[in-house]
Amino acid sequence: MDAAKILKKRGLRITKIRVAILETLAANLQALPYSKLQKDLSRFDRTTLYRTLLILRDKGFIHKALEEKGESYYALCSNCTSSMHNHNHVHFKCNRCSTVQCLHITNKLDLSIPKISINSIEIIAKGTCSACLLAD
Amino acid sequence: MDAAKILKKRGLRITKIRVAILETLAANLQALPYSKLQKDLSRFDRTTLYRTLLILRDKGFIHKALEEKGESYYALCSNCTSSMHNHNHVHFKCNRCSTVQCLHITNKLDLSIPKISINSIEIIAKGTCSACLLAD
DNA sequence: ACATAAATGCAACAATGTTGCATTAATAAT
DNA sequence: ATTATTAATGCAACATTGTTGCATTTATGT
Ligand SMILES: [Mn+2]
Ligand SMILES: [Mn+2]
Ligand SMILES: [Zn+2]
Ligand SMILES: [Zn+2]
Repeated sequence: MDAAKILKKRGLRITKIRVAILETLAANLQALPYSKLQKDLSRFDRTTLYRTLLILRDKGFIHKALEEKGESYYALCSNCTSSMHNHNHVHFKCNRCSTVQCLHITNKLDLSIPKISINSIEIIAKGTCSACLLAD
Repeated sequence: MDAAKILKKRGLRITKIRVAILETLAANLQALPYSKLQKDLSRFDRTTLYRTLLILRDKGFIHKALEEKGESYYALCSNCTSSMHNHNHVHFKCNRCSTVQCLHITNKLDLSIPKISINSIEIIAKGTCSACLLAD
């Protein structure tokens, strides 16, 4: 994963923190909680982290997989662009180890409610992850 | 809605803030953001609000309908008890006016993913509410 | 009315969100 | 390669929410 190349290709300046965030997320299979990013990237000012996460989100590089108990979990996007955001896959949180992962299962759920117009549907599954199941 | 009676029936002490929270939530069709509760109930210390929300949640009187952008939305439970919590209905957020509501549609979605064990599924729909649709 | 357990208010601190502004860094132009 | 331009960064500052300990007050059973 060449974060610099990807940034350039999509018209963003290559900066240290952008490369670092993308590489940190790419190095993990799971979505990472903000607090973990904060710790791992503490060499950068936290305001910069904050603003960079906003930009990378806006530009379709990353998305918030889950927000729970005041903790936000971030993951790389697979197919988003600045103009097209598409996160209609399932998010899973393990109740044991608190890891969060994107399950790349297309969310085909289609709700229809009288009088309201639904644009997007988010599905969050909770349970026990494979690692925790093995550790039983 | 007699909050005091309900509290007593379920073995909780009747205190001002408990009654106030339950009545505030009952007076609204929507889930209320924490900030709104905070404002409406500012006659109480915010620590007490914090702890009371925890207790009412734990005892099955209220639930967190949604947590987004650092704002938690609370709503009354319909059928929960201290020992049985059941919030498997759909939550809806209007992208225009930011209101959140519980859609009492039983969530019959049933996901099955190899190697992980799913205990609960949460569905969050976003779009435009009826009020905002009318205001077009 | 009193005893007792529970709830409250207040102080204190941590974490995260958020903005303004001066400085620095990344890229484009020369 | 140097310079100009624009964007990104770091720092200060403040707001909101979460969280705990502890002394005081309140709700309830006797
Ligand atoms: Mn995801
Ligand atoms: Mn609900
Ligand atoms: Zn796990
Ligand atoms: Zn609306």
